[in-house]
Amino acid sequence: MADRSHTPDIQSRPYDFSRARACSTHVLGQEGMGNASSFQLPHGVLPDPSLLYSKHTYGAITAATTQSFLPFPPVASDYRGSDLQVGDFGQPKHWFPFAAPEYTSQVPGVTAATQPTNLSPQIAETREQIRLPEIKTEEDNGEGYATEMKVQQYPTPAPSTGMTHGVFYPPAWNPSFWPGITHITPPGSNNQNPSASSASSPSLSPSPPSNGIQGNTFFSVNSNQVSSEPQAQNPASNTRSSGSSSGGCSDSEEENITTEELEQFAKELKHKRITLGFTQADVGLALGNLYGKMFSQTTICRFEALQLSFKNMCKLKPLLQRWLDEAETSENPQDMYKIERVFVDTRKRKRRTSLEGAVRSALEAYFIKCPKPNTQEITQISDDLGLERDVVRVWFCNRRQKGKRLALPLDEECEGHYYEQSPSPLNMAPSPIQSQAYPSSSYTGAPPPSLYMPQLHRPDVLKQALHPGLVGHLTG
DNA sequence: ATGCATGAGGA
DNA sequence: CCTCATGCATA
Repeated sequence: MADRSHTPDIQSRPYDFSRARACSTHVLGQEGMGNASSFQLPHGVLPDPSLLYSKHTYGAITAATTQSFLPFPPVASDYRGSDLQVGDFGQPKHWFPFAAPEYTSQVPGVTAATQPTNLSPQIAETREQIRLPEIKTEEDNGEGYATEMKVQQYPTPAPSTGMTHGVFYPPAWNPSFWPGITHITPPGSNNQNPSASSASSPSLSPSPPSNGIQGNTFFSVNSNQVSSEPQAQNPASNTRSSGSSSGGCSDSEEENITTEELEQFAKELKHKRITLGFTQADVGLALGNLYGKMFSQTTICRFEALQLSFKNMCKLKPLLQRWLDEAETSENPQDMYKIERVFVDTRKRKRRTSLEGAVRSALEAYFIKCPKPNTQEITQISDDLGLERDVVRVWFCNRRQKGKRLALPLDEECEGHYYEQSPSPLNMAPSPIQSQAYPSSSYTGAPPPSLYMPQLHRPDVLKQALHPGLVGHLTG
């Protein structure tokens, strides 16, 4: 059976790439109307799209187990002088280089989580099971910026990975994003992995039988820095010829990655990861282990959900591929995690602002009018909405980015154009331009991919949702 | 899973 | 200022 055609796996793609033509009726709301008690859409609009494709698949296992924390701060005699402020402990989630077994017991639900012996006293990292109680300080420093201790990843020490950041991607990533991938990969045909013997040995399970808890693993101290540069980001051929190859890509291969391959891989990754009992966060850590560059749960999540740019996906794939291979082969998958380096960084981070539903809707509305407001416009908008200018600016940036990431082929008719900057404030004259991210080229027979502009396509609806004052701007 | 934020690099 | 990769914090 073609697994991907009808599997419920769509979960991760709220806005399926395969152009579900739900244009007019399509989902509205994810952010716009969530909680807006102050307004509501007149007609039966679909709520959060994500609810439509809920997490059935692996949800059960994955969900909760993401972020991990460690309650002991002070031991920070570690790497790089301690910036760690004992008192600052109030911060949410962070990893610390040291784990104290004793604390394990204070883990809320996981009390019994036994720490197997392989837990190195000093560097062992306890994950999951230990978390900070509830200390959230976000509110506390209500004034704005909160002091934050964060784990930071350091650039690969080893000369190996030539990839520091997104410095070298294949130049062109033109084809439409995840264009309505029409092809359907046959279930069996996806064995790009030589080691595809998933769960080859029973002992692979990362979580020791001792506790029924998955993902409770530890970090061993293997200092061997894997130095391999699998990610030869060969700019040249980033072909996404569809339907093409099947096997080829061994990890150290070039990235002739096709959309399908990525999709397929993402799926495989997720599946196997779960099978092996790893959380997304684990994988991110493991990558740090393998390549010296770790990634957050967020990134892994987005990878699996194909929510990264194609380029980005291509860049990460080899790494993940490799991790997967390791994980499947390794006798002690838990050895795969290890915190390479952790250090606290006392920096101020702006408190995350939470926009109200109505405000979001308003922003959406503005966005539709003008996805790329100029300085003036931003000022005006921020003014109207009573938001910080920067908040507005960032919102637009993120919105655009999101639009690209999820560029869905929503549908041709309701296509959203990508506007250039408008000459006059809020009176935008739309000038459709092709977003670099979704060139319509490779998508034969397909209409130009439209910008991801899900929730508010109806001005009229918007007006009702907006404050009177805003409507003025929107309407002219 | 996703919203808001940061920072690098590029005009 | 923007885009892009990425992450913290949170729903």
